[in-house]
Amino acid sequence: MRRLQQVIKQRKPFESLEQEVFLEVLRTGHALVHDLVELLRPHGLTQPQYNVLRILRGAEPGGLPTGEVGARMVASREPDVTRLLVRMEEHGLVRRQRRTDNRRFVHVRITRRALRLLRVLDESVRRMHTRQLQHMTRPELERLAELLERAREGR
Amino acid sequence: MRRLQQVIKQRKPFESLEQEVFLEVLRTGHALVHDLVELLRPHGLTQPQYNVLRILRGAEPGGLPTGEVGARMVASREPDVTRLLVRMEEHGLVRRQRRTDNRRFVHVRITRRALRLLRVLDESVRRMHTRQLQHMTRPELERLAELLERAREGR
DNA sequence: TCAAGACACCTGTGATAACAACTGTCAGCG
DNA sequence: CGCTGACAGTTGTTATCACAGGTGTCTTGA
Repeated sequence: MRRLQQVIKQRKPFESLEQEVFLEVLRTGHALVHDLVELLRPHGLTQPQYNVLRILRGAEPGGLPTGEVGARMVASREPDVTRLLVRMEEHGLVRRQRRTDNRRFVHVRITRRALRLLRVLDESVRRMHTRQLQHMTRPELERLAELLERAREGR
Repeated sequence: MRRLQQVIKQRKPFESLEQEVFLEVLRTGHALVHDLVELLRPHGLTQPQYNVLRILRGAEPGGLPTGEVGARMVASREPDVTRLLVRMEEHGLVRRQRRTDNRRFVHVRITRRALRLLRVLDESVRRMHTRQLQHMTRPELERLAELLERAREGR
C-alpha cells in the first residue's frame, strides 16, 4: 500500500518548484522535531518547554521577563508563552515573580532542578542532532543552513 | 567571566552546525506556513483543512477512506484526522459515509462547495508560493529541495 | 495632577497535535 | 459456528498554537 502511494506520488509531481520546497521544509521540520520530542518525553518535557529552558539557562543569572522569553521562541505568541510558563511553574521547572519596581513585568527564572535536567539532556540532544544529519557532509549542511536562511529573507 | 560568555554566545549562537540546520528548518517552516495560514483565514480554512481538501480533490472522483487521508498528511496521526474530518463535515467541506461493503471504513469525499473554494484559492496560493521564494534562483531552489529531501534520508 | 494611551501580561475560544486506550467490524481457522 | 486477532476508526487526555479582547500598571502631556 505504501508502495502504491509512492508510485502515485511519482506520477503526480509537484505543481511548482516553490511548492515542492514549501512541502519539503514542512516535512523535514516535522521529522526532525519528532526525534527531539521522543527524546524529551521520558523526561516529562515537551519541545516548547525544552526550548524555554534553553532560553532561560542562557539568561542566567538573572532570568527574563515573559515577553522576552516569547520573543526568543521559534513559534508561540505572547498568550501562549504565559500559559506555557504557568504549566512549567506547576511542574517546578521555572519560578515566576512579578517585579516590584515595575509590576507590569513578570520575571522568570529557571530552577536548579531544571538546570540539572538540562545538563543530563545536553549530551543526548547533541548526539541526536549529529545522528539525524550525520549522513550529510559538512559543506552540504552549511549550504542547507545558508539556503534556509536565504529563503526567509525575501518575506 | 559572565560577560565573556555572553559575548561568545552572541558571536557563536549555535552550538553545532547540526543544531543550526535544525533551528533553521523549524524557523523557515514556521515562516512559510504562516503566510499560507493568513491567506486561508479569510476563507475560513486552516492549513490542515486546506491540506485535506487538496488531498481529497486529488482523489476525485471516488474519495478516500479516513486512514488514507491521514497517511498523506504532513503531520496528524489517525485520531486527529478523524476529528479534523468531523469538523470539516460540520462546515460542509467534506462528506463522510461508512462503507456498506466493509463497515470498518469511513469513506470521505470533498463537497462541491469545497471544490469551488479550492478553485478560488488555487491562483492566490500559487502566487503566494512564488512570492515567498521569488528572490531565490531556480538552481538555489532545486538545491534546497534536494538537500532537504536528503536531510530526511538518514533517519 | 490626572486622564488618555502605551505597555506587559492574562483570559477566552477554537483548532491542532501526540499518544493511549477503546469500540465496532471483518477474516481466518478449528 | 464461534473464537481470536487484525484492522479502521473513535474517545480521552494533555499540551500547543493563534487571535481577539480584557486587566492591571506605568508614562506622559495638557
